Amino acid sequence: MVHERRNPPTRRPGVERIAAALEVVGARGWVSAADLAAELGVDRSTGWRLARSLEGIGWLQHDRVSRRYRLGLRLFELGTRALDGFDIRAEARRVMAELVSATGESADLAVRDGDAAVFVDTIDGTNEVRAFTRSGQRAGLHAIAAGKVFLAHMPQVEVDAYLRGPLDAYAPATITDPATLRDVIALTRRRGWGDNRGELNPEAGGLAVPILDAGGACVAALGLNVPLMRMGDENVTRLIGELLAATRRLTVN
Amino acid sequence: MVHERRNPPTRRPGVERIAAALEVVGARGWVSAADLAAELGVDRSTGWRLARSLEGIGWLQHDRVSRRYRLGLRLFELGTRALDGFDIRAEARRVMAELVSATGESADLAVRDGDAAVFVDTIDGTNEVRAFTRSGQRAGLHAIAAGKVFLAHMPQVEVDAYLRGPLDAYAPATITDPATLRDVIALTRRRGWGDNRGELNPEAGGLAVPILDAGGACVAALGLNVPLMRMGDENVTRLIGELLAATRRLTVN
DNA sequence: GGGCACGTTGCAGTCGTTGCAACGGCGTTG
DNA sequence: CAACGCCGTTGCAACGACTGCAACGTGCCC
Repeated sequence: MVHERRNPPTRRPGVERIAAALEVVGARGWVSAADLAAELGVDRSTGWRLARSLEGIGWLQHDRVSRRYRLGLRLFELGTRALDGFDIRAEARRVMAELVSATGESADLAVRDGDAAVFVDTIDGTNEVRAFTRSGQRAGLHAIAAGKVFLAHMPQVEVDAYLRGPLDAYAPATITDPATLRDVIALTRRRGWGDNRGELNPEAGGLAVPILDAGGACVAALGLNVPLMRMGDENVTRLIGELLAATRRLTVN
Repeated sequence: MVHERRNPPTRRPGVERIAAALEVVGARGWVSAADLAAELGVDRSTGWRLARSLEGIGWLQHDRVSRRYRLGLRLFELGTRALDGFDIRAEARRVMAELVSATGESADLAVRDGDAAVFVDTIDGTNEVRAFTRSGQRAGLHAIAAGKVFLAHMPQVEVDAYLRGPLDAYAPATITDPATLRDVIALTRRRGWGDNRGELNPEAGGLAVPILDAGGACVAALGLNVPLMRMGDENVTRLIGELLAATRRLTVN
């Protein structure tokens, strides 16, 4: 979990508890009311009542035989609505499909959400060995190719603030040194694309290029998720070429 | 909104208010704190504090210049997690892509969530005029092709309970008469596929076939979203053939 | 059969949340 | 230019929802 660096919001234990509960259920898959209570550090009765309430609005689903809860589909509905504002997706999906057939690698589309990058869409590659990214996945900006692209397009003050905060180490190769990261960001800005070599997942890497709107703002990043074994220089050059060609086919506003 | 027919959950105004707030923001796109409060029927201060709290956990996003809120991407993340349990998607997507190239129509995958069917994945068609379904969209079982397939595979008692409840009329053609619907369900069960002719959207129709697991339970429905103008008998026959062929290529467990 | 874990419910105290009121900023109107 | 209205924001006191505790019932395992 990436630490937040926002101005202090009004504390509301109610909503935080609900969020924590859903987080727990999301992480564990199937959870009993007692497990949920234990995980939240509250009484069994409280955990049960909370789960029951969340079931009432469809945010949790209850299985009568196993007496366990999991996330409900109304959350899925709500989640997809969250993308309505952003939708570069319709346009991007077509380009992503072309990318996949040209490269065989998995293509993804990411947007920035505060201090994290979120993959809002992915298309699986066709190669036998391929990296996999789940749509909805989230990671710190410093750990993935798309995130470095976002950092390269952020105002200096925001970048400084980001570098000051905790830089989570997702893998041994994750860059957690601010000075090193600053150089990487500069490099990313200069050459126009970002990369990631085992910094989120030890076996996978990624490449990403910015999607700019008419005003030159970076609204999203288009990327490829590539097994490390295929991240040699000559192949990276080829893939970056494909990515850049793909963004040129994108008309954003 | 479809009415719920569950056993009475414990009332928890807290979670219901939060859900209502997110529903409002989801429906209106960009909402000011004052608007949100008005919509919820609470004081401005309450609306503002609620919005601020939700922003704190990333469920709402705040735009400083317009001072408005919209749904945050953490909801998207949570929503995609809700699908993890269900995932026929990985398998189905391949088959759906084949369906699209064979028919040119938009393909969709739906699962049942209580009294509603939810589209968990869609692939746009390639025809010039095509129907569009948003992933995450939800509708009453009686109003869409996939829903009728689910009804055809549900125990009689559950079907009776469903028919007793309110049957929302989404469009003039929506079937809201229980007796008629019962006949339609019987027909769907007999012939093995469901259809929808302008019952959700006046200009669109749909076709759907069940995806059965090893035990014969209907775990999902595979469908095509077809403009009404192309729902003539000969074309429907062809499309149903494609759908049935596609499900045979699906290995579920 | 006994023990254990869990679901479930009633009850009273706590504490979070609410509405009210007020202040300040900002754009609009007369 | 002043008055007005709208909205964001904060303090405060009262209300009420939520919590933990305790108890009961059930199903499962030793």
